[in-house]
Amino acid sequence: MSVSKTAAAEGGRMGKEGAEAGAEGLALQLGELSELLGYSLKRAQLKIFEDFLRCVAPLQLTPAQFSVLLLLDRNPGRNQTEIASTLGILRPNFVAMLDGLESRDLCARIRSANDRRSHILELTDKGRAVLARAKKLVASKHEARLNELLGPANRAALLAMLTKIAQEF
Amino acid sequence: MSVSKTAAAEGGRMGKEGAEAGAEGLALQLGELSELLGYSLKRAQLKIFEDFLRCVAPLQLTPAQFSVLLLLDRNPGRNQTEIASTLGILRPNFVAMLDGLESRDLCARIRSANDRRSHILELTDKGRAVLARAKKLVASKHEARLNELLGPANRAALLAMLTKIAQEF
DNA sequence: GATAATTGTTATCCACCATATCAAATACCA
DNA sequence: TGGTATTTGATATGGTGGATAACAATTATC
Repeated sequence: MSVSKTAAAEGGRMGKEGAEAGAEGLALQLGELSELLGYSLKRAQLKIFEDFLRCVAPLQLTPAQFSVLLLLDRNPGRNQTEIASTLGILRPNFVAMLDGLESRDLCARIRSANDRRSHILELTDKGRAVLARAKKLVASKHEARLNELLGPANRAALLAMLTKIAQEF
Repeated sequence: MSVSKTAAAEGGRMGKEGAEAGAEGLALQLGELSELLGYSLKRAQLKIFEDFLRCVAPLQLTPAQFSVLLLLDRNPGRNQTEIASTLGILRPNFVAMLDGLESRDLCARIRSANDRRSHILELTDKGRAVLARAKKLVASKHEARLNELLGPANRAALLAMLTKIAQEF
């Protein structure tokens, strides 16, 4: 297997990985690990989520909760199954999540008149307000920092490739 | 570092998201969610790990286990703390993981002569053999499929950006 | 009208992550 | 030298996410 070394060369701004000229133990070599896309993908994802949590900390929202609020705002009149499935959340696990949001008065379950099995989900006024504030924090702090690191064009290219992987892989 | 825009152009081939003209329930709109990098990042990561597991299924290796074997091969003479920390695994959680690998005779803990507290980790012959087979599977099935989807240049650019995020964000 | 399917829910299990703590061994230092 | 602090591997434990089975209420199917 022959792998181009260009990315490895661009990736690090130092010749060797983590060249800490410390006391005794030399830094470990990542080796082929730095060429494994899944490895970088996972580490990048952890960093991104970590930063997201920091940026939106005043609102106490996790990425998953934020995605639910976004989806409820954009898709009124949907029930739990529909919202959960489009987010890749299993119905049983979505119950506790909704309990959390509802107990904070960010959304509400409404018994449907047509189908009394299902609960229509809707944002409360407070939910809409929190979502609006969250959007601003995410845009001004989180995504802005990404744009600063990568540049708008690269950020767009990255998003497009990730979306492609998520959809077609 | 400049990244080609080809991926961004290829990314969206449809105007709206998921236009399924199904029976009754129209598809939900992701809305701003599709612009959230963390969302695509997470979904892409899940897909990649899923495919990795499929490709390397005959060897029964998880991505984390594969990364440990790679690291042991590249860095002989290291102890548990060193290996775990470079992978971002906490020492307590690394114990059970090593138990699994050691019980399958893929690696071994050797009491260090210099420092009798630490366990030097090394691959067994079987571990080296499994690692070699795993590398081939990953290259020929997993990474090859990624190259097919993105193209080598885009794949390299993606890796470079993810590495940058993981290191500098 | 009997049976099947759906919805929200509960219970339960497993993997992963994080912290506190411990005994053994080593490092440090007065 | 001896006493204290630090390090290493390990255990226990709790929290969180993800997955399946099962259930009552409701609706669809035939």
